[in-house]
Amino acid sequence: MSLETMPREDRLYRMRHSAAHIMAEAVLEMFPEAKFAIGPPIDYGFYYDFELPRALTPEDLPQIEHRMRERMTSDVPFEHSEMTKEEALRAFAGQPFKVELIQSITDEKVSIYTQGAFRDLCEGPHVERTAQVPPFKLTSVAGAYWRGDEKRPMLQRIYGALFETQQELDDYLVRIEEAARRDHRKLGRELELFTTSELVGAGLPTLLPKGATIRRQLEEYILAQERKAGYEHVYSPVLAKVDLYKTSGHWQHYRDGMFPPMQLEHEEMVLRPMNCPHHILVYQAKLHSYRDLPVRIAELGTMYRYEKSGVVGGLSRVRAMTLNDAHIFCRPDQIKVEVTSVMRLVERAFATLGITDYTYRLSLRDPANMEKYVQDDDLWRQAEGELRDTLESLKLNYYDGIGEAAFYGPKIDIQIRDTLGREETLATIQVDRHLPNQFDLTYIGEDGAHHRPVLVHRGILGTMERMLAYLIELYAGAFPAWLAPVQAIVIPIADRHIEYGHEVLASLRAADLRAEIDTRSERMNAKIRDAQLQKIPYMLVVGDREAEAQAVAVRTRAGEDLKSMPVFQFIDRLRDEIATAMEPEEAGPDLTG
RNA sequence: GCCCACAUAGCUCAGUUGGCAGAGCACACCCUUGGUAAGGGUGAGGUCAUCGGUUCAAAUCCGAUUGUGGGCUCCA
Repeated sequence: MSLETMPREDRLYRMRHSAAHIMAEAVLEMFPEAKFAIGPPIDYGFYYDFELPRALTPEDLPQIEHRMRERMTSDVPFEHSEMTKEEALRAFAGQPFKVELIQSITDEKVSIYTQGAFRDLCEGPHVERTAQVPPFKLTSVAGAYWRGDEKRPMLQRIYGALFETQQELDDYLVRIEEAARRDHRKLGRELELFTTSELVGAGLPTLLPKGATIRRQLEEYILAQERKAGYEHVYSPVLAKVDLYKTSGHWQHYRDGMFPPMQLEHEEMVLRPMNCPHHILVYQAKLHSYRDLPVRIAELGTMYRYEKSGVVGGLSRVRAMTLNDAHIFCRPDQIKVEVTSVMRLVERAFATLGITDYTYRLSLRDPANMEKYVQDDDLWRQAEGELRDTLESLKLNYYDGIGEAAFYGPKIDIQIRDTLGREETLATIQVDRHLPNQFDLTYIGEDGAHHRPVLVHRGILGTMERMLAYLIELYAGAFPAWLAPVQAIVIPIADRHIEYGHEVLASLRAADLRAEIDTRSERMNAKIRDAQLQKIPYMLVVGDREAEAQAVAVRTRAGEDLKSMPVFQFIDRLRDEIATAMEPEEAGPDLTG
């Protein structure tokens, strides 16, 4: 099949992969002593990993690009050939990464692609000639571990973007710039949502009043949803003796993610990395009958994780986080109904929040890394089956995430992407048959004997921090009225209208609306501009005419002029808008199946 | 934690080869009192992230630390 007639995805794959080879050739020419590793195509382009005698800087990229373009202009063919492993080992002597790859190949023959003087170990496929590689741009240099293993050498990775036409490439680069404009870290500063301080430390942002208002709205919303769904809310301490986490297994399996313990006189205390042990203690505070189950214990639980210094940033990856957490203690026959109702809660909450772009991941153990998980194959298989069953019976599209399980059990994770396309987990649902054993949890069955409950861990919104980060980017800071930190701002035209403006403000606040007034000695135009930049949903201009009529002139942040209306009418309208947004489809409370 | 880059006023950024610290916005005050995206003037504001080194002299050169960004690994 020729390049023109094959599917676009295949064509792009070949072009990106070929560009990676051409880049390797260019880099090898600049650094004859370079050791080259692998260079695959990726979503938007390609990369190649090298071990080089010196660190690359962004200034090196134009020169590499230039050399690549020369290769493309000279238009040599990509030629496929095969070698025996022995031949290949000789041909790539002096290239330790290639030698390692050749040794790991089980076939007798290995596949080779050659363009000009450059030869690479490669399965292909490629374009036919180097001139068939379309417009591209080298975008960044980065570090990457050989074979993704942090115990192996750190290589230098060069990333490139590549599309079929210059237009598509330009569009992509513009999209990246636009994404940067809605980055929650930038908007968080501009809209006064949160701040950070070197004196507090990395990964410990502080929510400013406006960011705190949004979070409070989210919290109040989800607490109400959970109450309707039969959850009971508790408060538990963020600190406990190490022994609690030895019992739960966190100390054995999750210690790297915990802050080091504090030595007290006769005991060691740690900040909790998860809330589950505390909620288990809530369950254990009394004896349970099979009639009581399921018991659903919920908390906006704050926890502390010692995230590596290189990974923290903004609100989406922090060291102190509050999870919209709950633990459901149920009989084995109730698992499917409970998991299903949690999934419904997630769908409802996400619909209310306007989140539509998410995927389901069934997070499983990594068979190559079994020491990371608690041992008990039967329990794992059972839990995996229960989660998979639920996904199948709800007819949801999902994919398996190998190695993504928690140490105590598999999960269903609800995955979103941030503005730069990086995947993150928000909601999570986990079936756990391990912790109930560790704490010897029981309920009294119909037969009067003790039985073991199953523990379902779940977070609907995920952590408040990450959800807030996601929503900032989703709405680019222009929150729907029910979430907006300031829902309406009163804009007096001249100083003599300030008094009436305060009357309007008082009415709005009395109606439980979040309103402010701009009394600066600025022109109305400037006040409107500033309100616009703050993305406040409604601007209420008050001048002589409005004061006379007990009215406000309403302008929306979209620039729409809703004309003058009585204050009470605006209040009704906004309250309606908020109520509708919080209950989008008036679905019944049919959450328990 | 690892690789690379970066750190100048609350914010966005200039600052040449080492030689007295700059602008715009925001803030305060004064003038202006206005009808849907920036009215004008004046002023205050900086231990150039921190610590150490080189130098007659460091925002500028070197090192460490802290923080920030991209990537890797890890993760809600």
